[in-house]
Amino acid sequence: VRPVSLSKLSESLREQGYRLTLQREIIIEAVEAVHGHISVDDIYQQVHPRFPQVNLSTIYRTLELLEQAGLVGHSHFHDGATKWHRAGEGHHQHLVCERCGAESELELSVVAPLATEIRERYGFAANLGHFAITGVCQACLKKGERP
Amino acid sequence: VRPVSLSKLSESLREQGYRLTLQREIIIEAVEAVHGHISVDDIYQQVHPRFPQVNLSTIYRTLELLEQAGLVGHSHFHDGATKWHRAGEGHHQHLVCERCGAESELELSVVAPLATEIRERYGFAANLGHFAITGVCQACLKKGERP
DNA sequence: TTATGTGCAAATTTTTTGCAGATGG
DNA sequence: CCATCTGCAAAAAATTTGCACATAA
Repeated sequence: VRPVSLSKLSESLREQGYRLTLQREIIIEAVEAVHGHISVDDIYQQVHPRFPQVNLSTIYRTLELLEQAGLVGHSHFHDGATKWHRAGEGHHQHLVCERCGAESELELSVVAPLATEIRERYGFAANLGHFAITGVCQACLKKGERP
Repeated sequence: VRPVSLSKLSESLREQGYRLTLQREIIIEAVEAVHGHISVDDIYQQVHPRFPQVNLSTIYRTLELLEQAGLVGHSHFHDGATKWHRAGEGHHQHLVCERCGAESELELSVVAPLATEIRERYGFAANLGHFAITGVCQACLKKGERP
């Protein structure tokens, strides 16, 4: 059951000359639906009920393609897990708690000065968005005060 | 052939009640020797000639132990590779080029303000050192100007 | 002596790949 | 039609684990 109007990402895929398959649409939908980051396996779990024959390989291949097309990006979390997210303008950084796993958003304006500084000092174009910032959240810090 | 004076890391291990084995010393040496980050496999390659029977499992287990003891830490690189480095005071952040792999050091003072900002705004204790900062280095940026 | 650590081989987990058949444009 | 995609099954790469033997203290 194909949606009447394609998402912006899907349109963009086609504009770039890639074929628009049902699998790709479904995977794009899954990535668009998350508020934050999603793993390959999460996508698989989410997609499987609706489209049982969708294959893990296809998810890997599709994400790689979407990344090339500039539509999604991936990051590595504290434990090394690879997670995917929408790319582009609105891409916000995330703070992820190492202890409880809670994700919260970080305004880009907070990170931007560091990128600028690194650019000025070292001529290095830092890709700060590539990693979620890990650490310990407020709640867990409090719990930890008296261990 | 055991060195006459043990490294600080080795001493610290023993102080914490862990046993000091030849394997652990060798692995510690390998981590101390690098200026930057080192992968499990790099360690293996480096250690193997001198101590052929040293096992990969032991390296994994030792690094985990050393991390618990607060003597080393690990980071995830752009491609997801896990790399290890000395922990502690002098721990400097690294800039790693996504294109050519070049590593350069980043003064902690450059990063510190971001950690402070995140702490103040969100009460979140960011572990910024956990990841190498990836991006594109000056040399590669120049090459890329006319692709 | 004995709790701890190691080697080895096998199991897991995650990701990649070759290929024959399916399908979008 | 036919270049591109996909499913499948198998391979590769990275990491973990169980267990018998070795060893630091």
